[in-house]
Amino acid sequence: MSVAPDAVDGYLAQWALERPDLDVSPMAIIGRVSRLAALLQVRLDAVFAEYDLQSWEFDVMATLVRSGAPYELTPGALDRSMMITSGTTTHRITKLEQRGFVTRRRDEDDKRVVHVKLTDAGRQVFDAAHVAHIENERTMLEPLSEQDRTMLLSGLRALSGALGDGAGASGDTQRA
Amino acid sequence: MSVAPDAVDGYLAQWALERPDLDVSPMAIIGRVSRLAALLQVRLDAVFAEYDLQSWEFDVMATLVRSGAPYELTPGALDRSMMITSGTTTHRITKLEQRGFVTRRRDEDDKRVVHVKLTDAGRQVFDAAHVAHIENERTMLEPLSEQDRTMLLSGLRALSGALGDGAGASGDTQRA
DNA sequence: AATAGTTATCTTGACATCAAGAGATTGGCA
DNA sequence: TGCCAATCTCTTGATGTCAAGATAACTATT
Repeated sequence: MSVAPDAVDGYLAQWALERPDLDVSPMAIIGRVSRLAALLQVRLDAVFAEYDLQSWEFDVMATLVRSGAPYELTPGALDRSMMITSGTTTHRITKLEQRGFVTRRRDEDDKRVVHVKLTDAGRQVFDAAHVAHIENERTMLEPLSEQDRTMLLSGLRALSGALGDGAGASGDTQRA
Repeated sequence: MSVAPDAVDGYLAQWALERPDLDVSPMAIIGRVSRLAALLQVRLDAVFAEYDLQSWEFDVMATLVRSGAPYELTPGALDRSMMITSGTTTHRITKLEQRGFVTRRRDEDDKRVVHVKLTDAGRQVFDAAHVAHIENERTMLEPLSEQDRTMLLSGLRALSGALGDGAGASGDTQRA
């Protein structure tokens, strides 16, 4: 390959010296996915910060918008969609409520249930951040050739399949 | 494609309905990387737990072992290698020291410097977990065809390059 | 109706992490 | 030599997260 070695190549080389008896090649894929996710997160956070948002705040609002009008979900639905525990959801909603980006409303019929709704203010902030976020993602992928993207996408989908991440699977975690 | 849709395909479909004016296609790659990293982490943690280890504990010990004999680094070197702040490093070392997996030793010549060294007990636990960890990774990738792996690897390396993650770049984060 | 089990949300306590800065030591330069 | 800037580690306070369980409300069965 003519490609420049990256950080993971460095780790592989170190392991080859220290434990030549072990085949650490799976790390070339799995280690890179983890590492790239961390590197990507830093870049994504930088744009969210321009809109005074934490990535988890963007995540919650994105989940509400994705759900379609009236941009309203229960805490339980947010739990499942974002792969977080209920305690975390409560905390997130409370914080966003304090900032005026969502409202809480108790259900009339089933008083256990709460409805979390994106406010107009929340929607405005989100939409602005969303456009910048997508542009940010587009820019990060710009150096990749069409072939790179196709291969990467195929590979990632195959890995999704290998891990059993079906369309019905719960969990979000990715940003928008 | 004949591949089954995954969770990210679901999000893309939702966005296509809600905001057909936006091109959210970069999410197909970037969102998947983030999501896959989270899913992988869950699987990796499960094996670490069998050895009563947190993934950050495994990370620290892996960094020490990778560095070669005498399996000793300074907190600063650990900071840089693991992409964490110095406060976090202090905390990690203290915890591992309490468990008897590493020792702290002040440098004789430069009294600001500390040397963190893996103990024999730490090495034993790490080696056992390491073997299981690699086997775990291997199993996760087993469903992928040779072509899938090649494409995925090429794509990931291309993305590494796009993000400027050179071999000299600091930061670790990936597990072993 | 009364009760037991289920569901939905929230609370509590512990913990890993970060940002910012404090404390200690070293090295260079006047 | 004496002092200032740089370096290295650690401390502090805040935050987001989870696991476990508490609380309240609903449902089904008797």
